Amino acid sequence: MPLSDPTAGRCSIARTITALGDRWSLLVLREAAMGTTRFSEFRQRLGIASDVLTDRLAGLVERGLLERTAYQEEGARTRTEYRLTPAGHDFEVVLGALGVWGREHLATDEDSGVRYHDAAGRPVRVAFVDADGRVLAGDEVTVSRS
Amino acid sequence: MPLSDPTAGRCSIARTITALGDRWSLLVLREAAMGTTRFSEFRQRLGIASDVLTDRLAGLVERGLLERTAYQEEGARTRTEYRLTPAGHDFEVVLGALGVWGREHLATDEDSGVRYHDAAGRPVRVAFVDADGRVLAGDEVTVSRS
DNA sequence: GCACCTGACTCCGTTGTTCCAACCCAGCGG
DNA sequence: CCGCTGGGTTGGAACAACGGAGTCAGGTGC
Repeated sequence: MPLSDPTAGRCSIARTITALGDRWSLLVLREAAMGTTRFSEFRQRLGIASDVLTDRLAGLVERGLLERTAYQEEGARTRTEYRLTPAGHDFEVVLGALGVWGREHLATDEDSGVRYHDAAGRPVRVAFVDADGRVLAGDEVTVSRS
Repeated sequence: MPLSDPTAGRCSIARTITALGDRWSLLVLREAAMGTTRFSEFRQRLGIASDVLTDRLAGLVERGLLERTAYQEEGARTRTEYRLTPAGHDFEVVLGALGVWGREHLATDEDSGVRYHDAAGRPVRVAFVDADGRVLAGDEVTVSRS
């Protein structure tokens, strides 16, 4: 679980980063978005140390991005699964934005991995939109301290 | 500068997170997006240790998000300033998405801080859009390993 | 009923990172 | 030529991550 941060609380970006801006939380969420649900599956796919994974999953559950439930398959003992909550699904746009940016600006030979696409399989991008649903160009958006 | 990551290289999300997914890089970018340019200004606003700031700024310059230039004011010695490059500006949508998510899902008493808005001052949100510029609902987008 | 397996952890010693405070160095102003 | 300020570097203590071994509970095979 990330440490405390003097700048948190004031700003929603800082708060979000403080809450889950460590290397693993975001990757755990990416895996969850792709359908991974079990502890051992996260562990295997990410190569994360088990105590760290325990900690990150607990943090994400505590913050309401993941939901922890027990379930039981036919003739098996109960197991734990982790699923995205609605808040967790809302976070996918952040992951999508990270992915789009990386694909564009961090070139690499082999660009496989995950990809977001629409129902027809066409790639999507992530953009600022205004209240009317109009897509805004970069220079139409400004940021300020409120 | 973040450590090496076994999962990097394959996936653009993982690559981006590995490149700048630590607590400070993102906050430095947020400050830069709001117009902060000088070492001491970043240091003061963020409360970051100077050696870490040196390291993060160097990393962001190396990855092409910030540009480091010397400049000189009237009757003062030369100073260094850090400005967002076009790639850095492209990253703002990620910060915007983080901010919007945090404002919505990490409630806090005092929600000041930064805010993204359009030319008319109305708040904007961040969304997936398809190739035609149509805004997509959450369930219209799927993610898969390519 | 007992050894054995698997999933989901916890524990622990080692290896990084981050933090803090102190120090350095170049230029300008007096 | 002395002190001040901006932009750092250095060193050590505190903290977090890593990786592997150990734990525990419920099922299976025998």
